Amino acid sequence: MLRQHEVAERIKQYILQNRLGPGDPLPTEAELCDAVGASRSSVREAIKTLTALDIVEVRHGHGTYVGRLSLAALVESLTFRGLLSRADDLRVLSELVEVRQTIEQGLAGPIVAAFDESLRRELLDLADQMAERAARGESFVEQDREFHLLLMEPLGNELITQLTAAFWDVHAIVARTLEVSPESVRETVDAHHAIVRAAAAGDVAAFTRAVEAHYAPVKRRLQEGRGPGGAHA
Amino acid sequence: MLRQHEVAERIKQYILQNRLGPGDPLPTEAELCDAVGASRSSVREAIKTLTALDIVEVRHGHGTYVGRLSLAALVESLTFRGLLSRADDLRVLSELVEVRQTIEQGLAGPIVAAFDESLRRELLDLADQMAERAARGESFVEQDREFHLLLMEPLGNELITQLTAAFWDVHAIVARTLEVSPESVRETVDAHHAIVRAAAAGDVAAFTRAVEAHYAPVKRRLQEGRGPGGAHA
DNA sequence: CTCAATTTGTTCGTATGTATA
DNA sequence: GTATACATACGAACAAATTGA
Repeated sequence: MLRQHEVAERIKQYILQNRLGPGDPLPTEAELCDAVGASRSSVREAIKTLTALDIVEVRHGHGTYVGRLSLAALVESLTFRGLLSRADDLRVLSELVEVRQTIEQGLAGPIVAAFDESLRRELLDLADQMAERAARGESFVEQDREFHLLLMEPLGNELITQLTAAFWDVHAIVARTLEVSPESVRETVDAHHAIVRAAAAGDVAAFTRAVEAHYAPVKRRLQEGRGPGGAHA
Repeated sequence: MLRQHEVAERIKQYILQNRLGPGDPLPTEAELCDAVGASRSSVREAIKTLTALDIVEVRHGHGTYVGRLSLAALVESLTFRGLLSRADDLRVLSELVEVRQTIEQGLAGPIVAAFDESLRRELLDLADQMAERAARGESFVEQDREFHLLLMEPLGNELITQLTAAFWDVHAIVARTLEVSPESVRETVDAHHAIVRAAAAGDVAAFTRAVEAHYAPVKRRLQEGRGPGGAHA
């Protein structure tokens, strides 16, 4: 009998020892059973574990492959935590906002340094779109996500980009039912413009202030406790 | 037939709707089968997925419970990514160091503001221990981990503390076989003392510089590519 | 201490859904 | 359309761990 943990570990070892990368095919379930000496059920459960971590990826009727090694697990995990604390307080969301702000402010220098004209145009375009959509009372979540990701991409640090995406996703899901005032929306849109302006001007201090202004409305809203629209489901 | 994802989703919903928290007991596997109308195998696989995310926790012969909702999944996932890229280059580790530095520098202000005498003593004690152990050629990983965690704790942001721990853990595992020169070790130990001094003096700029100096040796080592001791296993 | 009850861990056999050739 | 390969799902039986009588 093999402990469950052991099976998953052996599959990971198989990937490492064979120098496999994302998308590479893994042996079939039957072959894996043979290789690690466990039953199908055990192997399947181990695969389930690795799938949750995006270490392996399964395509029904096709085969199992090495996964993309994304931060999907972090999103799942953090999101659930957020939803669980959602009813009582908004602490997790509050902490998450703090983390997002810290990262963007902490990278103010490198971001401003890597800023160029084409990025400026793209971000300005997004900020303008946000303003337009906000004026029409429409949501601008897509533009917001793209904005914050584009800000990070020039740094060439994939982990930072993925963490930014992950935190944004968690934030979006957990805060989904949170109501925001029209003033807050305008404030947020303005902050995006201010961020672009500061970066284009090469003004790190102004950039930091703009990021602070960007998160200020959300932080105010979170400190109010759960007001209207704060109910879950 | 129920899609695999559906079963996990229903268990999550069960936890949310019943307002359960970490440690609370879940129905037995048999009861869950009844509740979600799936076979035991399917339920077990769903539980496996949720276990990987630390949303549920299983104790053999005892029962299944709501998990601690830790960032264990992030550690697992990132660690594997690091080990996978380990053979070729050290890019993941390099990016990770950048993230750690960014967070600590980004929080320089709040950290210095929340700094007090008792924390100063604790950190100084740890830094002294590191110096002693380094002088004897011993490892000081425990002290290093504690140092970086203690630095964050006064902020009262659990997520930041857990992220710090997670990133530290990944770093420690992925960089395990990386050799460091004696000069680098001394430099690192000195940096810890400098961090304490800067924080105690309330000097944010000095704190930021000290953090930079702390990560400088590692970053140098990583830019050298894989030198002696860089081989895996 | 031993026994029995409960619960999770592991295995096997079988049937079904899905994709490729 | 058929055949093949593969993952998905189910159910039953037995093993192992924990608890309490």
